[in-house]
Amino acid sequence: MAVKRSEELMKQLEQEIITGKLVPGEKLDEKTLTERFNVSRTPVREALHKLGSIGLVEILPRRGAAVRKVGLKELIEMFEVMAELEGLCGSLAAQRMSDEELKQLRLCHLDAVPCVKAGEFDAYYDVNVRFHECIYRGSHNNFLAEQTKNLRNRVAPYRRIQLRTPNRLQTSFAEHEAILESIEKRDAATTSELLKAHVTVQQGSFNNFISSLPMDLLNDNS
Amino acid sequence: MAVKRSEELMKQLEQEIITGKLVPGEKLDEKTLTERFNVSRTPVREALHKLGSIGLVEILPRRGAAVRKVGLKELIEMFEVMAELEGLCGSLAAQRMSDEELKQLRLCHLDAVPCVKAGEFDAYYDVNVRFHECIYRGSHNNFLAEQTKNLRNRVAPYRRIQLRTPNRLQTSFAEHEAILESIEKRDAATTSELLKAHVTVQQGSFNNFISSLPMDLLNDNS
DNA sequence: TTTAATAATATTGTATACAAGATTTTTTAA
DNA sequence: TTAAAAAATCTTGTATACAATATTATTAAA
Repeated sequence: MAVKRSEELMKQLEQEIITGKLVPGEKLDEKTLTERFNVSRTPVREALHKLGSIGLVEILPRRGAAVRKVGLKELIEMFEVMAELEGLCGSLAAQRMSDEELKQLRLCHLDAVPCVKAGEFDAYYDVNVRFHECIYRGSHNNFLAEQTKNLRNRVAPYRRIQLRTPNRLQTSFAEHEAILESIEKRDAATTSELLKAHVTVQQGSFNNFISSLPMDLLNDNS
Repeated sequence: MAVKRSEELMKQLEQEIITGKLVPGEKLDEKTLTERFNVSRTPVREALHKLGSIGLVEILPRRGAAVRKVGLKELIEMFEVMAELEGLCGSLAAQRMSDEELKQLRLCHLDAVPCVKAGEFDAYYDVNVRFHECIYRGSHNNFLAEQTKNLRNRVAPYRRIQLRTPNRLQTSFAEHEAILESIEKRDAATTSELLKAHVTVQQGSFNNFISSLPMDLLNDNS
């Protein structure tokens, strides 16, 4: 028992929520989880409460836990914040990334080429995450990097769908190219703007994203 | 037992950390807390873990919990993010606040006058918090408002000291006046810049803040 | 048959018990 | 007297037991 059971459990559940194996709204009752993971209720509860305060799980007092359903209003709000944080990451990365880090970023970008060519959505999704996390780290602000990653994870259950819309792969890849170039030019302001637009809410593509969301993943109060 | 004991406890401890009654580094062992609040270890642990994932408490596996000590590097990083979020709040508030909300904000600003005149640091601190939270709400982005408030709380244990430096009260008040005016003018860009500067790290006053921090509140690894 | 009230069941919140890993104290040897 | 090893103590992590609240099922009345 070197590592805590509750910690393992929490990571496992977190991953399943982020990747969409557990869908928003799905009930997470303690009994089922104790049986599934062969542990007592104590570590299960600990894990659920932790996920609760991260915002991935909703805890209804005396009524159990469920994968958090985010309302449309809140989802838009989250993207608004996300855009700003990604923009800041980009701005700082343009100013602070080392040449070595820049090389890594370009390599990562190149990894996406075969996925785009073959139209492999899931593979591209993963490369995309790596590309962005590279920029987060490039900000040389670890706290910012963590915050941005957390927020990205929180919207992840709703985002995976976004890339599946036609042409979105090509568009995303082209935007990455532009972002990469502006970082290489050390142009902080442009990088920030490009990243905001890349993530953002104002773009026409966001409306497509909104309308493509399955209604049952969303909370009603919005 | 209408409301959960663990919830009460968590709020109480959170407040004591934010207000500085519990100082960074202070050990929070379960036994002491169970005796103090007359509850069993279960709700105590739940509260501590929740505070852990908010970032106010550090949980060392099998070695107990303590009020989180933030390193100097991390503190600067947090202010960097804080400035950006406050700036975004301001920008959105300038665009979205209703006339009624604006009136509230000005009233709040006026509440600070007697505190500044009398040099009442603690009273000003509270009005200051209200002023900023008014702007958070004015962004009409509830998620952003919460995130910003959380971050403000996280740095709060280190911030209360900041206002005690000479002239800081007057300077802060004057900056608030400028911020208020630019919101009234609906000038989003200026409001954002003013707020960033108000919070920020780049200003000369921040260096004074840094040097005035008691070393024992800070983590060593920085 | 439908609805309302009550009883039975299930699930969550808290307390306590036990197990395993840290910490401290004591003992022993250099 | 100091340092290292071993034992005792303390603290945390997990399991289980009990209490309180929700949910579901059953029964009775309209």
